Amino acid sequence: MDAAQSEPRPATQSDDACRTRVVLDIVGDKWSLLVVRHLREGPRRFTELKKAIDGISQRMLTVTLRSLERDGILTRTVHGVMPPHVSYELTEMGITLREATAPLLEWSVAHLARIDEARAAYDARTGPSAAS
Amino acid sequence: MDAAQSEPRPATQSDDACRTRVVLDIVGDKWSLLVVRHLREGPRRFTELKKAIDGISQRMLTVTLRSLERDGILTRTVHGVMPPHVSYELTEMGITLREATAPLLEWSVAHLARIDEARAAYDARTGPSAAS
DNA sequence: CGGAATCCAAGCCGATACTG
DNA sequence: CAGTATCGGCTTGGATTCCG
Repeated sequence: MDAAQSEPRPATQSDDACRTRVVLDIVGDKWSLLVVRHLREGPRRFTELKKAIDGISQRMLTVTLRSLERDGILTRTVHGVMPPHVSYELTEMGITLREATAPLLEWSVAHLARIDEARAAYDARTGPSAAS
Repeated sequence: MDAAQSEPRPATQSDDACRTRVVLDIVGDKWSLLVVRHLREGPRRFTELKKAIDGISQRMLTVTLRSLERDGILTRTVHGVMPPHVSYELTEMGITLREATAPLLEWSVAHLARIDEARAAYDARTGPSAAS
């Protein structure tokens, strides 16, 4: 999908809503924010990230890193070809993204218990057998 | 009804990381935040939401609303059975969730252009034909 | 070590049809 | 009006293999 530059939209609210999905796709991605968080203390190598992020496959780490690099969230630097040595580091924009998501993560920690309660109550209401 | 939860987890760091995914799954969902935003000015009916949220299918609206209801983000109220009249409204928790996501949405609007630039530059670098 | 490529199972989601 | 049920295409992502 490439943007049709020849059509300068009036920029309606629905446009804004659609466009925010670009960012929500990043944030909502299963691994993206985890990678960003693990880079907050500085550059990390591929294998470091792989070991630090529990459960991620090599393929998904590669895909996630490429995507974040393409979006300008982090940089990929090749230090040596033999043996290979690649490090990833947050860009300025990546750092501000992490800051922008901080309130959300705080909210998560603060409300996780209530979500669990709500889920349990809902499942009890709709039928114990319907519990996921 | 008091829940006698007698199993307090040790709550390690990896637990925290895993647990935040519960919320990230909500935020990252294709439609959830859109629904939440459209409820910010008060209760809305099913059909109102369907018309307001462009591109959502009836099925996905139902699924999304059920999920958000189960998580305690919104309430579902049946006002009449014939003809059917159902309204959805944010809970207090839903309102705070919307507030917690506000910084992220502001960040989105502020950085969308730079993301577009980064993507274009990346695609130009890696080969124009490789553009996703 | 860091990735690319292939295969394939699981699930997401839109379209459609049906219901109270 | 506000759903539920079902089918099928498409995407997602893990496992595996190969490569510089």
